[in-house]
Amino acid sequence: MADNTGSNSADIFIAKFSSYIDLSEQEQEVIEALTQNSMTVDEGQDIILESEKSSSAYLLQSGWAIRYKVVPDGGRQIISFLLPGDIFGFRESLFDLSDDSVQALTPIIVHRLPAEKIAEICDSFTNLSLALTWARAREHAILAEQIVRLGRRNAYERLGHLLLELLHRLQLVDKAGSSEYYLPLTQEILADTLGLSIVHVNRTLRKLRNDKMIELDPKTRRLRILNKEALSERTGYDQSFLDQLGDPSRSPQEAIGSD
Amino acid sequence: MADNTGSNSADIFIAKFSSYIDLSEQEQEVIEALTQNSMTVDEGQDIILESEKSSSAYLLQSGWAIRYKVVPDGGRQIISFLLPGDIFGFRESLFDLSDDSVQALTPIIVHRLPAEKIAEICDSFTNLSLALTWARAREHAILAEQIVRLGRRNAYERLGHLLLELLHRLQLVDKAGSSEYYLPLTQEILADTLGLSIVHVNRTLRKLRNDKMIELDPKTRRLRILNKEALSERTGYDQSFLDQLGDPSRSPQEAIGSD
DNA sequence: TTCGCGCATTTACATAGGTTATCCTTGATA
DNA sequence: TATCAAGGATAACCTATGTAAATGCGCGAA
Repeated sequence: MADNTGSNSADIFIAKFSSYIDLSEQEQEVIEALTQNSMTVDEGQDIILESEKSSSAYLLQSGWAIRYKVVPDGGRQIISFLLPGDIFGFRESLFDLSDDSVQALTPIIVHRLPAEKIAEICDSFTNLSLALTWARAREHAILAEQIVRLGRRNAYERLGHLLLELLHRLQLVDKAGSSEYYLPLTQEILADTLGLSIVHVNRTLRKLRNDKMIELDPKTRRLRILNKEALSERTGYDQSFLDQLGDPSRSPQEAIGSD
Repeated sequence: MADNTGSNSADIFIAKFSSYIDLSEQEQEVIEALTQNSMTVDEGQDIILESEKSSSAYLLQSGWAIRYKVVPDGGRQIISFLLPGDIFGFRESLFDLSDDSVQALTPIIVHRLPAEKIAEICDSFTNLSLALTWARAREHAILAEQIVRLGRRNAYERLGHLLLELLHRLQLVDKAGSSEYYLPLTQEILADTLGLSIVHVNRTLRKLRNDKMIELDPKTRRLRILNKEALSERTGYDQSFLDQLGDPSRSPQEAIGSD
């Protein structure tokens, strides 16, 4: 299974961490070892069920997933999207407070990390431990952004803002063009993410299209953002928010050593 | 400054961590050492400014604070409340991605932890490092809950749900009676937290009062929840969500060793 | 004592967004 | 080829929540 051709499944994680943290040879090898055995999960399958304690964390190799909660009246709120290169479940693996579920939106490939393994690695490799901390901080920033979106923006801004964030995050892992990407989300999922009704998401998408902000082909699920500048301006999207979250153009030294 | 009378400023933190993690004598002493020099911050003062990099974390000894963001149009969204016993700023202290600000709502007392100190402690004391991880996980759960509140609940549910969460969190640090606590929040702050207008918060509070769900004396700022059961039911509040976040009644062994 | 300011309260009115229902397209399945 | 289900699009109507404006109350400053 292992290969040394220079492109293997560990690359995405190494690249992501390296944008902020200098990993030693040895640490990179650890990551490679961890990503040797992968499992696939089908679209629509739950990986972590609410209340079911999982004792593993997962590295998401490819595909999209959501973290969500169900509310008593049957509604669903999507907390965040998990994209290639993201890690999830380590919180739950340490404490039994997984109160949200994770579900694959597309077929996905993940690498499973047993809890003991994580603890072991954190003990032995400072930078990997730091990388984990960094991933958590990143996640926190994304959640905070989602709170602002829901609390202080209208439907148009929410949608535009989310689409920009996704573009940005996908670009960081090389899964998007300069203004275009594959968006495997139904309007229902957008609604459950943005706290809107399906109908209103539809209305709002139409408005975005009419305003020449986006093009979205429902067949191919290809989204193109026609005017990033205007859309960012219109939706209050702050480029710098995600730049901090691991822009590959920053040198690790600069990032770590600052202050 | 140190005292051994059995009640000192470290107690609140030790008690909080101990509900989930067994701290050694030595580790408790470290916490005590950390909480020896405190600083006070006045009501309305910012502790961490957006974009200003702070290289310290803080332990909140007493008083209330908010974590918030401002949106381009001048609005403010409160991300979360910081209550006695909470830790904040360690994320920002490690990476320069403090994109939200922290402000004291009441006069507060905090203990400052320089970044190096944190790193040093995490290296040397496994359980303290674990405690920190746990605090982060807790915070994450609270943010997720806030997202659900904003995304999938109406004004009445949002308010009731938040008031229950605050009761619950305050009880964990012994700052609330069985159904009553000091709530130093103006309606404007509630509005900025819940993504509502001030007027609507006012309307909704009235409704809660009329329904005999709460009593709130604007003079003393004393809030009493008259019927926890009914309010939890009505607002979809899940008792278990915060029970997991450090209920002192759980034995640490049970919590840690499970699985 | 009075002024002024922050905060709570209320009313009248405006609108963003929810609900319900129908129809269309497409693609999988029999 | 017919059927069915999922997702998208639209229209008519309804309501929760926002906006604007005015009023009152308490409290600290002069």
